[in-house]
Amino acid sequence: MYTIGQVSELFRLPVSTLRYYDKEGLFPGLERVSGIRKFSEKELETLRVIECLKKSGLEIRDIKQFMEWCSQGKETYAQRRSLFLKRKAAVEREMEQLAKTLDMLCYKCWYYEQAIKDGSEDRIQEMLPEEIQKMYDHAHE
Amino acid sequence: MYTIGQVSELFRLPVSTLRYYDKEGLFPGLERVSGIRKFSEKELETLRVIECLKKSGLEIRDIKQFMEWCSQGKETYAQRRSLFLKRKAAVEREMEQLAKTLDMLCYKCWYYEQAIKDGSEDRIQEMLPEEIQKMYDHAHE
DNA sequence: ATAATACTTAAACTTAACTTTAGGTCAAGG
DNA sequence: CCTTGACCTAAAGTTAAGTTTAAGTATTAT
Repeated sequence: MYTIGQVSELFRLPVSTLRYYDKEGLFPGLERVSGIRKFSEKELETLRVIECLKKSGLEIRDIKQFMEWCSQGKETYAQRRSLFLKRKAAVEREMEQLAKTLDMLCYKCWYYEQAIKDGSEDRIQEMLPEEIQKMYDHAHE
Repeated sequence: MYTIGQVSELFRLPVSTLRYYDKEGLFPGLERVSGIRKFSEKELETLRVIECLKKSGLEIRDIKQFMEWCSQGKETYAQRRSLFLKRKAAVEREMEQLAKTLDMLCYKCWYYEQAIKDGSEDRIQEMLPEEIQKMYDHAHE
């Protein structure tokens, strides 16, 4: 059993954030002893899931929905699986987006490298290697 | 030359967003003809850079700073290059984070797949394949 | 005993990035 | 002439995800 302060250290999250998550219903059935929250291993796994779903781009209210499904038992296995499949697809899309962003950034790094070497941007278009052009193009597909 | 409405269609951005960007100083030197904004190819490339830097996690005020550097000419090539190198590193870190998130999501997909097949979560720990365990572990490194 | 520390709450505040609203100008078409 | 549609502004409103504040309780250390 952990106090809110211990969980805060373990996850490097402000205590206020943990209280906010609790207030938003993200820890259904969280135990309390004379008003004080007691986090168990179950809540730590919940917190791992919260962080995962947040990074996948899910909003707090939808994470709450998921936690409600968890409280409802076996009936909701399919919904929960479906949610994770959707988040997986969303993260895959996001990674593709980021790969394009990365290509644009690489292009711009090359661009300023050249500008510094050359002392000016004027002749950059003329000496654009195919490989760099491809990065710029990929970034805007 | 493009009107704000045409740029809005080209980039699928609300007109209000383009006005907001302009108000925030993201189009320094944007031309106006009797009050009406005229976007040229230069502004379209600026917009591509804005979208790129935004996706890299940069805030509007820092994008504005970059645009100011662009207005200052050759003196700021090194700062601009340095910014793109930093954003590149940030996006690479973000992609590593997302790869871990993806592993957690894959683990959860497997988990609920099993729970559905088995009709219960009770025996899942016992039949966790090494490959799936690795995903969960990687997600929390 | 008293002071520090860790916990509690409700409610107000913050921030970023827009979005909406309310009012106005201007050119073209019926 | 007058309505429609695209443009303009300033200012207020929105939203999410916390954070801060102000007040209080409870346990522990000196």
